[in-house]
Amino acid sequence: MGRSPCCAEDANVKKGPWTPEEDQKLVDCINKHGHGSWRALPKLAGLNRCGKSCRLRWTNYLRPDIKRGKFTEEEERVIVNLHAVLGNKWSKIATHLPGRTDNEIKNYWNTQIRKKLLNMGIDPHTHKPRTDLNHLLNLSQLLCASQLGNLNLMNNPWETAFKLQVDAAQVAKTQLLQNLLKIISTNIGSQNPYPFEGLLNGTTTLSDKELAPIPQNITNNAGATEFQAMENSCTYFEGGLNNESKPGIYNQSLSNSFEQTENPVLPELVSESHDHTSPINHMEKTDTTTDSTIYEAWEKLIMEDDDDGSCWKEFLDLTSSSSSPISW
DNA sequence: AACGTTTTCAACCGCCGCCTG
DNA sequence: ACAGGCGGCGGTTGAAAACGT
Repeated sequence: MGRSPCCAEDANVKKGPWTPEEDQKLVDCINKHGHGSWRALPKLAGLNRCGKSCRLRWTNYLRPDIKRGKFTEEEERVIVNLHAVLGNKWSKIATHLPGRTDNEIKNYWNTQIRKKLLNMGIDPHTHKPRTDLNHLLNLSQLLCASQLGNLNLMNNPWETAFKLQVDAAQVAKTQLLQNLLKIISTNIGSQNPYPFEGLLNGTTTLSDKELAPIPQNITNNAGATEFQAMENSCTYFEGGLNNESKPGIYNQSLSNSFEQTENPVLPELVSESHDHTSPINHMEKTDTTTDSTIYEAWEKLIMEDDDDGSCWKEFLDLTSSSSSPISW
């Protein structure tokens, strides 16, 4: 159509931050006349602004019903859940959050929630686990697919939407698995016979583009240590995200769950405490690892709340059938 | 205290869809 | 059916504030 911008015809129209005087004029005018026509309003109010600018100022700032201040955890939850269903439809999301504007929600998403989701290893666009670990791409997708079901077969968009809102604990597990696989694959390359060591003792964080090489001279943990680490991971995820799990809904505020992690990509998998009072770090290392112990811990983690656990079991069977120590 | 860097958020830009003549 | 006007929306920008060194 080639329509010209609303203010193009008037180069003298003011732009930039609004002054208190302008605000007052706008409020007075709308209180007096309403805003039947935004295009006509500036002249009526005596403002050297375009109608669009007036509308924006009113809807995003001056409207009397605007709620100011920090977003609550409940609001944050609502935004995440609605975004999983609606995508970047900020105005639609805003209709579910009284007093919040689409602009405010959009800003909050871009500056806060997006980062948190990325930290959790969740793609903010798809709300699915990130699959940018190229060498694990196929497996990750398989796992996601097994959790999500076959979305392509669903015709009902709401059903699809609910499926997309994967239970966060499942997402977290996938991430945990990805992280473990990343370490394994990295250490296969370095011929490290104890690929889980760094993960378990906290020396390896998964934010590293190249995971730090694990010293060969570290003797390995006893089985109890690995299990402790797994339990920590488990508590971390389940306590953080899966309480009273209602399928498809993030139950826990993101601000509580992963904020303190230093990992820009994935959640940390070990206890926050890295001091020497930590039972993990403090435990005497006497035994060489048996991979079966690791798998046992995994089995416990996986079977605890997996309904049928079939996809995990298949994975375990696959990995357990590998010779020991790990050799892929 | 000064400076550089990062984060936040108000405001703008341009496109889209609805409505009207 | 079509063109133009308008409001609304989402993406982006840049100044200000906050933070770190």
